[in-house]
Amino acid sequence: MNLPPLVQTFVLHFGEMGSRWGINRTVGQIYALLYLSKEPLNAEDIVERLGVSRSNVSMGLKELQAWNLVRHQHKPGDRRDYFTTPDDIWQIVRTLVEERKKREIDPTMTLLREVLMQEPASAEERHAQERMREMHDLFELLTGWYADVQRLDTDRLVQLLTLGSKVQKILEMKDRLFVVPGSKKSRRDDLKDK
Amino acid sequence: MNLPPLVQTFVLHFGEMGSRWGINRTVGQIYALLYLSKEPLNAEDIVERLGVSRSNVSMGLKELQAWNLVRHQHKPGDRRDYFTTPDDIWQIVRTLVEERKKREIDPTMTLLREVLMQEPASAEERHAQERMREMHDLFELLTGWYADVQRLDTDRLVQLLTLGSKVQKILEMKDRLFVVPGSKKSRRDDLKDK
DNA sequence: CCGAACTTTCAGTAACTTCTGAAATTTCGG
DNA sequence: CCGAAATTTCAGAAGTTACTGAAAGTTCGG
Repeated sequence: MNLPPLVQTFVLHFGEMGSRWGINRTVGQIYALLYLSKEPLNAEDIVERLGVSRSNVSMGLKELQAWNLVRHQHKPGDRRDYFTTPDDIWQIVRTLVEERKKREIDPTMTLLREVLMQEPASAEERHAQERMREMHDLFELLTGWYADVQRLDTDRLVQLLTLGSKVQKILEMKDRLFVVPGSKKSRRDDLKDK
Repeated sequence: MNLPPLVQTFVLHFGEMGSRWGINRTVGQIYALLYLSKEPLNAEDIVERLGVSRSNVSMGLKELQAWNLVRHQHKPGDRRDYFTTPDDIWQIVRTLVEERKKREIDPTMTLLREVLMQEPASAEERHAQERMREMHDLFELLTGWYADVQRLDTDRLVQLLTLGSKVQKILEMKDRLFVVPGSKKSRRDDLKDK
């Protein structure tokens, strides 16, 4: 491995972190390297800096492309492929969340919906279904929230995150100031239901 | 494997999902089984239902305990250990987020802080440090938000998530209605700075 | 449309993880 | 404080994933 010390520390750390993630060490290292690099790198650059085989880099880049985590670039008069990460780190976050949702949440939601359609054949199955419904509803709430904030531009998103739970204060204020009579199911309606 | 069909489907799915996560198949299956089960289960119950070895279950439970994902229980007049997941799914979410933060974010933050203290020895290192600073600031923002909402009780958290980006509307309203003159750094101050 | 430059694929092997049965250890009722 | 019940540890077998070098495939300037 042939890297400046600061870069190497980070690259090694990300390699190890990768393993906690279902991403392998080399893929983690390639990504870290690209993330830190000012200039786009080609496969051979990566081979030299990380000291792994050419084919390993090829596989790793393929995987990163499957995750939409790297951009392809072409330099004029150079046939090699160059790779970068987006300059905007928020773009990276968005992609990561999107892809993880696609691979982990969506298939689970599909399965939950299927299983929730079936008739439980025993008390045990009935209880299991109830638990699955809780998970289903949880995921629905979370993905709904995600779909919502995902559309915000970065400034507003940062603003929202910076506020954190202080939003709560504003909510309470709103609750006290306005009662929206036509709303489908307000908290006040909840109380009436009991 | 000796389970009602609905339960089996879910357990198998979670086993596979586990692998995408750095958690192994058996651990995923044990967790899924405990999650769905009304009654606490002991190790031998799990062995029978999943059809894996006793020692494998012992290891798996140990790992789940390290993640704080299962509760130990004792039945009077029975020396065996019984295990459950919390009834409240939000408690499970909180634990998961907490533990992942502890294992993935915190060590990375430590490393980033260390590396950001050092003097860059080249233009390359200077740029790399800048990128690391971006990541550091991003993580700081996210963990700050997390620390904030994590303190909310479940009802309020659900309320907040249900609102999603509609909060934005309220924010804009607030911005228009109130100008807080003594605030450290409002958006209006930002504009003046330029 | 040749051939050099570059990339991808792939079979085999190395490295690592998971899983098991057996043995060691702990726990606790009697 | 013995011994049966329960749990944990552990060494090695089985299974899986990562990695390599060699070969096949692709691209494109001349």
